[in-house]
Amino acid sequence: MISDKTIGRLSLYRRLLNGLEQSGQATVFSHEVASMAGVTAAQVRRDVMSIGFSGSPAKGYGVSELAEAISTVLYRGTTQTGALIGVGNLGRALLAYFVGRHPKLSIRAAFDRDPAKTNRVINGCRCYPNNQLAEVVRTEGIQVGVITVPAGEAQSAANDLCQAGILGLLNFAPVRLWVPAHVYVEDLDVSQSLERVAYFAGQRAADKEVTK
Amino acid sequence: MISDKTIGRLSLYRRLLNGLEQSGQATVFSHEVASMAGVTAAQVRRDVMSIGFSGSPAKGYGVSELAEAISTVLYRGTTQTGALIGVGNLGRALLAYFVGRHPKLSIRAAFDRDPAKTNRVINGCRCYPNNQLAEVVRTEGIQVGVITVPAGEAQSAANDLCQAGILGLLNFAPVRLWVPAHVYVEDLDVSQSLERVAYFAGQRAADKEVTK
DNA sequence: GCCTGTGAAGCTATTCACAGCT
DNA sequence: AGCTGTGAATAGCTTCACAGGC
Repeated sequence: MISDKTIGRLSLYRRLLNGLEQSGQATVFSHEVASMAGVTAAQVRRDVMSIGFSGSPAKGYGVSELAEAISTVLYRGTTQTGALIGVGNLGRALLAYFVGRHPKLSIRAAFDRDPAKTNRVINGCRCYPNNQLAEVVRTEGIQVGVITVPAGEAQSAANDLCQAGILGLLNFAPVRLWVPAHVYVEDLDVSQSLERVAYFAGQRAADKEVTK
Repeated sequence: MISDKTIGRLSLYRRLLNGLEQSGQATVFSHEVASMAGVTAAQVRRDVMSIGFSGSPAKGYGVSELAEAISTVLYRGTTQTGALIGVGNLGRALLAYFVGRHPKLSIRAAFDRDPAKTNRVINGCRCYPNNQLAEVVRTEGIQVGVITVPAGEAQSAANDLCQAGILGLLNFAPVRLWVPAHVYVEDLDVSQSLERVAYFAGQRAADKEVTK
């Protein structure tokens, strides 16, 4: 019912609101959030509307109330749990970034097929060998998988995770994953983003030449 | 003229075509590319049309010809150069991922303000102190910046890069950057993606409960 | 028969614009 | 006066569907 784009923006708003909360601001107008998030005020109001939250024309939105309302939608009152597979450079970077930082979204386990990396704690996260995946996913009740293995192993990692009962995947490998229809997949393709930036940067450079 | 979404897909098609080339396949139909890329065949044909390339109804598209045509659009015949700022976990992961891998898109320099990380080669990339940024960007003719510093330093890093004359930014920090209008910015917000996956995974789980 | 190229239709997402409130 | 909430309009993107070709 709520679109993926809206969910993404709500996640961003929530982080921004947490910042405002920290700084002691009690209420906020749609155009203030909009400017921080880089979207229009109308967009913010629509997104807020989509979760059934209301502000007041006089005061705007209550900062903590709105943050709380977004949290309720995003996490449904429970803490979501995740696992990461592939403890290479990127995997470790993500563990360092996430572990312990997010109260409602916790990476509970990491997996790797390299025995040198398993059975110890890396960046605050317990690391298991791949063959314990199904068991750990079940006992920890993990719903989300983060795939940071090389491209050639990604499909097999996805298979294992889906088999284990995972319902959502965040995939950093530059390959299309084939998964059961009930599993949600989001691809985060860094090469693609970088190539896009290079293209539009080059375009700007070409425009400059022309305008000269 | 070509939309950012189309550019992203073209980048993906090019990688897929390179794979086919490797395996010796000479021609390919739109529906084959579509299935590999996870889009519709009509979408592929539109995207190909947007760069003015043509296939034949009998044989489909020439694999290397199409790959070449996409490269020409994306890189304009020159090699695009980039610099990365922030040699932490994530920065190193990206250096390991990109350096030397991509013939037309080369990360030429990394920057960090920590003296322990500078004036040496990290994952194949020369690492300079921040105060040499302007000079190196100029001498290497760098057009694209990749920001992997902590959120609090991102705006200042962006300022330095824009000042130095960069035209495109790939930003991993979860903050909105304010840059001159002629600079293209793409944000890659990992938290946002993960929260989105968690949301839709949770949704699927809830659906299951209901259908039970 | 099965493909490409493409006008036209259909969808989705965003923005406009204004009524209603304080 | 300046805000929110929202129907209506717009813009942008994707898919349909079919003419034309081998």
